[in-house]
Amino acid sequence: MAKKTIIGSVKGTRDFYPERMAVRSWLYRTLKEVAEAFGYQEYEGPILETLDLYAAKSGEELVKEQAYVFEDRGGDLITLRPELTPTLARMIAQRQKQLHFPVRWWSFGPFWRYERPQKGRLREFFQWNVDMLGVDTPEADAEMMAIIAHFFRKVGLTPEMVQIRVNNRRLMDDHFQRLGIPAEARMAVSNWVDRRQKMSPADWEAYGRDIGLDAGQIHELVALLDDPNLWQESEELVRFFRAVEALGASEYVTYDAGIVRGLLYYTGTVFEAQEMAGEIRRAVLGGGRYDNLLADVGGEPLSGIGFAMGDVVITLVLEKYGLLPDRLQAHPAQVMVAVFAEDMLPHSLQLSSELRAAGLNVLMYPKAAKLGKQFKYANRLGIPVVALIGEDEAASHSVAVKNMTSGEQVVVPRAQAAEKICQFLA
RNA sequence: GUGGCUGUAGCUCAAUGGCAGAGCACUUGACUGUGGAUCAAGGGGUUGAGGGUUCGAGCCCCUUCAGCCACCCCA
Repeated sequence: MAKKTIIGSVKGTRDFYPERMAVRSWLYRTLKEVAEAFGYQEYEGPILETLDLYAAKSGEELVKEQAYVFEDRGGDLITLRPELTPTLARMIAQRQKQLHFPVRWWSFGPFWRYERPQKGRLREFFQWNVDMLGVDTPEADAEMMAIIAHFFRKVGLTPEMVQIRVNNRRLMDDHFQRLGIPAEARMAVSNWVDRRQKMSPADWEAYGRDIGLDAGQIHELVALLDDPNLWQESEELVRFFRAVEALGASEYVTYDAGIVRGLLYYTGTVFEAQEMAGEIRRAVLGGGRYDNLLADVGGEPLSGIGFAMGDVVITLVLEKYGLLPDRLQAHPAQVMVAVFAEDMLPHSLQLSSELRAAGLNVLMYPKAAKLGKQFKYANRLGIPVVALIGEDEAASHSVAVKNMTSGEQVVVPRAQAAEKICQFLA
């Protein structure tokens, strides 16, 4: 170990070295293309928000135990944003009178939650958010499926690898009411539904009785959860699936009465995407319809639908299937100008400038050194062409240009150097 | 917040309680105008940190920190 201890990074954060940054940038470019293909505009909010913004609606667990909360110098409680939707709601509410609805916006930025890091979960992560506000039709909900399907296809994820599971909270609430489950117990029941796959049947039933369900209610709820055609009772879901079909996204979407989602503010459609082999147990993305959020942050009532996808899990899934593109690590420099000797430095500086003026990405070796060392440097960095002005070239006003891929080297008049380099790059 | 596993060279990893090593990487040279291949030499370590047991600790014990994994929960 080094004698000096390097100061560590904050737990659960990542250092994006160039090779990792290349992956993040690729993901960003891909998301941008997908969102823009559907006419969505990019936006961003502040990283810091007041605790109040989340206190009402995001859910107790999220705010009390998972949010980064601290007091600023003025004594206000500040939160590192754990999600974007409340910020979006505020931004919309502030300009509600001047925006043209429906609004279609997307974003990709950092979020924090204070948890123990593990596979697929960190304390700082990036999230793609896509939302449409001002329409409350099932067809709008279906557009989210189309966006997600478009993204999956673009990165090579097939319906055999990932599926979006969809449910509707109104449908579930109607049944909860029919079964005599009081409104205040529905949150507990939703949590219970959510845990079904994670517990043994016996434990799960016992847990159900603990939250006040009787045997008859449990029996009926199990029948509901196992009914793949339950969606047909819901006019909303029937229209939703019809639209999903028309949008060509059906193969990625399935109905699942067990999907409830943890966030309090969802009121209608809810969904999450999962990796089908089950090796990556976390949701790839999740979202739903929120009818009351705008009013809750002080705006006029306005319905919205949206989803969020974290970079950590999607990267794991893409890695698993070998779908992260190669060649992401290509060095930006197309040509390196070597420095023959101390007194040749002006030639190298001028040549670099000339080549840049010709539109090339040029990296100059910053000082005179043994040529072997300089060529080795270019080779290690993967720079495809090296240009050099030695004494002979200086005398004849020419440039030696070497193709590092083929090994071919030619001497050309200085005015033709850029052209020759472009030939090598082609 | 609870539990398990792992910390040795830049990286991947060895080393019955008995001289801290290998491969790759790096530097230099063979090759005084040229990378990759080969050969040779070289630099690099408070074995995560602190304490304890022992004639002797990388190894055993305690504490602590970090990373990973699972639980909890999931935006």
